[in-house]
Amino acid sequence: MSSARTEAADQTRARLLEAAFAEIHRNGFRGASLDAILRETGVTKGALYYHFKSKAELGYAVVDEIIRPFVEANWKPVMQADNIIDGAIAILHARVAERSQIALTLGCPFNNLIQEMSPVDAGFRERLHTLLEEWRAGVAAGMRLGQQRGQVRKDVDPQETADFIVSAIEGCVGMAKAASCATFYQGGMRGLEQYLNQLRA
Amino acid sequence: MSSARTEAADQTRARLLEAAFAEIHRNGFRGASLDAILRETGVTKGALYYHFKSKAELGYAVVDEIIRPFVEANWKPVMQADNIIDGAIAILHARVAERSQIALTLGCPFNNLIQEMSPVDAGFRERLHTLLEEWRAGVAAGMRLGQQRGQVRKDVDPQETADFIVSAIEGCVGMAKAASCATFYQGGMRGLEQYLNQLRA
DNA sequence: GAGCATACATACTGGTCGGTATGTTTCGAG
DNA sequence: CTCGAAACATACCGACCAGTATGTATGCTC
Repeated sequence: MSSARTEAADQTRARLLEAAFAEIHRNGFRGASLDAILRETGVTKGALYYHFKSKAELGYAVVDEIIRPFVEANWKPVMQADNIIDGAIAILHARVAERSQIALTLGCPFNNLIQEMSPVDAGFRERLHTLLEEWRAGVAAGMRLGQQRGQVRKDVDPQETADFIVSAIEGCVGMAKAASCATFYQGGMRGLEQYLNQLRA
Repeated sequence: MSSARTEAADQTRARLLEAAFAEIHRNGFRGASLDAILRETGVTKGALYYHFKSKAELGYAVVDEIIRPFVEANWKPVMQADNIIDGAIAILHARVAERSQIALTLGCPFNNLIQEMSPVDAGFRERLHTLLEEWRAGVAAGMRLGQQRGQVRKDVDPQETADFIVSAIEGCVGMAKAASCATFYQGGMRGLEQYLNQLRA
């Protein structure tokens, strides 16, 4: 199954994916240059088109294999927390702390792709839509769990609240790209924290 | 001052701006084709480059002369309301009601440009940043006014809350682009409404 | 009504893009 | 040891793009 041949091939594929992700993060999908990716990786065009049959397929693979785990890592851990609200706020703090200047100006790769590609490409739209649905369903499930445990107010609608939270998070990251400094981002995130606290039972 | 000549010139300039705005809204700035704009308007390339010295200058003019009034129209009226929270919620309802399917999939022109151009072009970044600063300053001023009038809780931070509200609005519109239907957008907006109500004194 | 700047119109360029056609190497199976 | 397919490598193509060089019509000024 796994020979020296296939291992090397898998590695070039992985390097292409990683470089494509970075290039797309910097320039958007349509602005991403295959030639730049090849320059970055030292891979040739023949190799790229052996692994991916088109630029779109490369982009889809980036969504499936890089962005999906990235998004899931940002909300699935919350479900493990003893108190849902505490868990959510902890993730928030972690995201604010770790977010570097460059990550702040480049924004969230998931949000970037939604804004750029959802209106113009069905393949992207479907994948990103699925990813978003899982996220908001996950948060909604967390809200219901919190209500069962008596940690969250019973009078809030779980789905509606989940939609709002997800939107607010991506909104904060997005607006931070316009404000070059982090104060706007941090302000929005503190506002979100205050909102989350107000959801407690 | 205003002759038949200059009037006609002003009109072609206005037509170019309007078509450029639509093309940018559909395809983003970098995806926008000058040739497509010329085809749409029937204007020739010579005329375009007479009125705008580059594609970037055309884009800046779209921001200054079309997007700026568009953004301001969405928050300045709130300041006139007797009750700030009521005014904000009224605008929210209006936006949800008027938002067509196409406007929903294409998203907010302001947010689109921030996401696409802020990281890569200083001219756009400065203009969009200024616009965002005015918006969030306006909302913060509204919050303070509400507090003075006894309509808004005194324990909330006006600036922080303003940042959160602005982010949440743009976040809702942005996420709606991924979900093809309006339910996500409406859910997020209802969550925002619930948040605004909870700010009342 | 001569002259001239304004307001266009046309044709073209260099460069980049995604994509392809056609080699060439290399490893592993038989 | 062979041979064949997997895994690349190279060279090239047509399309599109922003931008420019150059030409021209028009209407206001003097």
